[in-house]
Amino acid sequence: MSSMTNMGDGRKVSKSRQSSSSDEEAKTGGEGHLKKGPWTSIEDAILVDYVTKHGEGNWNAVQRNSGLARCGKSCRLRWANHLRPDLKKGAFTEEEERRIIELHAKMGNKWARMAAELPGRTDNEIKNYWNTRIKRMQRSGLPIYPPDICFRVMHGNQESQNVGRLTDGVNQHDDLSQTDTLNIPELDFKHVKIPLDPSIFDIPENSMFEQSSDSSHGYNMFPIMHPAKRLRESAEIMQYGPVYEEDYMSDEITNQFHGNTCCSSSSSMPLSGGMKLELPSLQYLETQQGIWDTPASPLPSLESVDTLSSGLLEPIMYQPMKHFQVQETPDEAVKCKPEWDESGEPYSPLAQSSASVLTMCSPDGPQSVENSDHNIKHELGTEFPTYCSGKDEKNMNQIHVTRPDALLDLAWFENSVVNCDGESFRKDALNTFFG
DNA sequence: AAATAGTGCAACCGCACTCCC
DNA sequence: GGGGAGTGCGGTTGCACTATT
Repeated sequence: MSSMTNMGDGRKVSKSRQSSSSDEEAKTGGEGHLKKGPWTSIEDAILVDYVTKHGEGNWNAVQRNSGLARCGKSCRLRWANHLRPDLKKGAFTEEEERRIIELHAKMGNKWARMAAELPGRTDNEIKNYWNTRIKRMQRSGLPIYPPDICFRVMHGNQESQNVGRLTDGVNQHDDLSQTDTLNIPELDFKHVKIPLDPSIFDIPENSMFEQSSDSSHGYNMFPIMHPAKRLRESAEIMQYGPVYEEDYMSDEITNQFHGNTCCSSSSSMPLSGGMKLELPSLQYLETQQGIWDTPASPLPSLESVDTLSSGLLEPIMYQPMKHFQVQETPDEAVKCKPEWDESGEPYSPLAQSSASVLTMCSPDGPQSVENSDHNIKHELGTEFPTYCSGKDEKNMNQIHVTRPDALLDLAWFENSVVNCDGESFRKDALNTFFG
């Protein structure tokens, strides 16, 4: 049977490690001498023969019954990734690539689930592709998610919800119970930037607003492309935030908040160091969000913690959207409103959120709404020539009002916007902050 | 031509979950 | 209910190949 051993990865197998493995070594030399490393064609043949006769599963029995000197795990992996007859070979097609991007926007690093959506492709393959792609995009300074993919995710959310329900029903339906049992880390207020006039507590501003030393929580929300260029001042970023902010926030508050929001990227921290490039953005903020949200308000049915750990922005994005909706004019509320299916699960604005995040992460940084849109489209024109169409122009403008930081801003200001003047504003803000 | 850096990918590892006894 | 085996999954590693200097 043809396998990667005989195809793309022949280079590996044919080299030193492979050549050192004699055919005899394909057979076990004893229970305690399980072979590692690249598979030989002999081993492949043995495994294929065994699976053909006995079927998949019970992988440990393969080693016992076939004499193959491989652990069951290794056999399963080899079969699943290379020997399965229904595997597609070769590079991903453009459509598959699009699908992967779309699925990742929906699912995060759920490679197996993604693989289930891509017949003939393996989780490992998809994972490798994604990691490679991330690196490539990072080098190129391009957004990880093309905006139109994000919009497709959003507009196709009905489908995605169905998919999610089919493939991850537990997560989907345990939301509330999990919410109840979420282990909210104890807050360390030393690391919380309070977007208020520090005089309220008579606490020196520089301590109150001191940049968190653990800034990873901040910049992790952005898929860094060029660390040195990635993000500018948070306040600068925020200038492209919701247009409403100027309606509701005093300059002072706005500046403080935008400059210090715990959700935003650090304004001064270098965006360097290792990070996971899978929109990990608000993973940490999932808990911090409790700070900004009114504790008494019921949490929306967040995705499971597992999902959050997957790097998926979605679950934490739609709560701010819910708040966001309140402030909208009816028309806009319709546009931005988190939709709910029959089971009460909100649609996620992830698409916009992702696009927004990525917009802000363009190497040139935000210039203006128009410019950033243009930049994205321009860049995507090279990387995703077919992704952006004129019909998305309108949508793309929405990106900027739904950026995650902006959304969190708005979430935090949910109660504040009602009374945005002076003391009442501050009191409300404090109440919101401290519960 | 040789050395070095960068890239892609197969395979491994550890953890978690499910199933069965 | 508890423990072990089997399995699945995601992250990481190691190395062959390729590009660049």
